[in-house]
Amino acid sequence: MKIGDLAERTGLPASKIRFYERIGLLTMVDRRPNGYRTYPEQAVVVLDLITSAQLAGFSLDEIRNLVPDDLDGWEHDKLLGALKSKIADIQAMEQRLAKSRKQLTALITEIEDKPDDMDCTENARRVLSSLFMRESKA
Amino acid sequence: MKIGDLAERTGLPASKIRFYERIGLLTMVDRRPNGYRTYPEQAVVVLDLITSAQLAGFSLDEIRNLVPDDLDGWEHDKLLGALKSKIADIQAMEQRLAKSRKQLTALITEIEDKPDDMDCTENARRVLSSLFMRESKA
DNA sequence: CCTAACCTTTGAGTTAAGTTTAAGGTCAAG
DNA sequence: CTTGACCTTAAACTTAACTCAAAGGTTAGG
Repeated sequence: MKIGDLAERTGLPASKIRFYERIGLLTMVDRRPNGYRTYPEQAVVVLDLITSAQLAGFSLDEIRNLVPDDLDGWEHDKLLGALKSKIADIQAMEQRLAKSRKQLTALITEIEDKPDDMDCTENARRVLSSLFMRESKA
Repeated sequence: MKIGDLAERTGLPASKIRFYERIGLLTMVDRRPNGYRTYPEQAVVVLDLITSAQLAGFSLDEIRNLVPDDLDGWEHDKLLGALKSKIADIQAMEQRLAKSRKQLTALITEIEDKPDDMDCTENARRVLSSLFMRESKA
């Protein structure tokens, strides 16, 4: 398979595929006599895996350390550890997001509940002061 | 207040404060005859606001468009719109994370449930194939 | 007066994950 | 044999949000 075909089958631009090779992330590549890259079927699978892992929040660096060159050589414990620690990361992020979302929601309520007879300056002060009471030291 | 004091009171490095000024994010700054920057009390509040907004997922660019120079001139509708759209962003992110977390959890279960008599190669294939059934087109 | 701790500026470097550009080689069709 | 679609490389460029370094001015204390 040439790089254009692989690009089409994975939906990734060829530049990205070459980039992954350059940083040692995709090593399943051979060369034809004319210098063209040629890929095995498995390359589609590996690129999909890389894309999935990225969506799950792994950096390319982390992925490189987890996905071995041959699909058979997984390091069991290292992989499990990485997965678990990534889940912990995700949970931490989820808590941060939930907190931010609640704060923003509260802020919107506060702005919308502004008494009609209060002028903008006064309202700004009111909103800001509550914002800082909630968020300082966040 | 000199920049060192402001740095101490906000917990931000002075380089960051100068950077915020350079990109037009912090305009509440004056100069003493000797060229030193000098800040009003409000600057502490504004920097805290910037930090909070960043934690809530706003980029510095977004923040610059939302936080006006004088704290009184908030553009009501623009601010509300931005807050609501940021909440939508957060919700989208929360869904992505929840999905990733569930996939990773399922993957761990799958790896740990490996029959003891199955060799690593076979297990890798099994795990990978289920991974791709779940994640291709993710 | 000296020294240490501040402050100033400009400009370059950093990281992640790519994209773009320039200059050129290869190949299949007509 | 020419055209156009592909492929190659190296190196520079991109974005965000900073940090760091160099070279120098200012100030408070002893």
